Amino acid sequence: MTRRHSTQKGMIKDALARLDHPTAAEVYEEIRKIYPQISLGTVYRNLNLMAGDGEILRLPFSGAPDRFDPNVREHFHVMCSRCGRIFDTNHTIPPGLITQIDHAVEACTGVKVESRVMIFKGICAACQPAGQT
Amino acid sequence: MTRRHSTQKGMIKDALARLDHPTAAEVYEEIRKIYPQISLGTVYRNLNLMAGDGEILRLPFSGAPDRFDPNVREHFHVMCSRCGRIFDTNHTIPPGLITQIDHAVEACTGVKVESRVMIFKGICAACQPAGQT
DNA sequence: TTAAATAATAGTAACTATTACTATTATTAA
DNA sequence: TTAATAATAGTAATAGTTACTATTATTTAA
Repeated sequence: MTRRHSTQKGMIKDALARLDHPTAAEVYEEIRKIYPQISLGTVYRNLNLMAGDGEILRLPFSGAPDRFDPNVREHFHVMCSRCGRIFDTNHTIPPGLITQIDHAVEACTGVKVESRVMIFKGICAACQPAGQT
Repeated sequence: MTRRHSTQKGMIKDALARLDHPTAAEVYEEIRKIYPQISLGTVYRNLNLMAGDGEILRLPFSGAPDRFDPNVREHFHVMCSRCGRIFDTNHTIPPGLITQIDHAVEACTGVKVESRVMIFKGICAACQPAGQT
C-alpha cells in the first residue's frame, strides 16, 4: 500500500491551501471548476489518507460536516456562532496552559491524555454589536 | 409551544441517568426493552428539545454518533482511544485555567468566547500497559 | 523502455446518523 | 368534558460519508 502520486491529490492539496477550513464538499466544488470529472469519493479518500498520515487535520463540528486544515502545528479553532466563520489561534496561546489542563484531566480521570479537540464558540469582531469591541 | 409531559419523555430521562453518555440509538434500545413501541424519532426529538432547553448536553464525536449527558455542570470529557469509554472530569479542574485559555483565544482571534467543546483523548487506567500507571 | 503489479480513479450504490412528514393520540387549560 | 394543540409512532427523506467495481495511471524492475 505504498502511496502514489496523482494529479487529483495535488489539486486537493492546492484547494486546501486556497480555501479556509473547507469541508470535503467545498474542496470538491473548488476542484470541479477546473477539473469537472473529479469524484467526491476521490476527495474523501485523499483527505482521509492525508489525515491518517498526519499531513492535515480533520475537524469535527456537531451537526455539520467535518472540515479540513492543512496546518498541523498545534493550534485551536474558534467558530463565530453568528457568521460561522472559523478562526485559528496562533502561537500566542501559552503551551503551558494546555499542559496544565492535560495534567488536571489526568489527575481526576486517570487517563493519560494524548490529544485534545478544543473548539471554541463566540461572536467574532465583525459580528459584535457596534462600539462594543 | 409550551412543553407537555409524556411517558416517553420520562423514560428518556431515566435512560440517560442509567446509561453512560449514551447515543440516541442506545437510549432507544434501552427503552425498547420495556416499551417496544417507542420511536427513534421520539427519542431524537426529546433529546434535541432537552439539549435546546439546556437540560442535557449534546456531545459531538468525529465520525461517530453524538452522545448525550444529563450532567450540565461545567465539565469535560475524556475518551479512551483504546476501549472507547468516556470519562467525565470533576470539580478538581481549576476553572481559572479555562478562563485563562478563553482570554488567550480572545486576545489572538478577537472572538468573544461564549462556550467551548473540549474532548480529550488518551489511554485510560484500565487500558494502560501493566505496571505503567 | 516496456511490462507486470497494483494504487488510484470515476461513477455509482450503499450506509449511518439524523430530521421531516403525517395521521393519530394524549395532555392540558378553560 | 371539551377544544386546542403538543407529542407520538411509523415512515419517508435527507446529509454526510464510505464501499464497491471496472478501468486507468503510476511505479518498479527487468
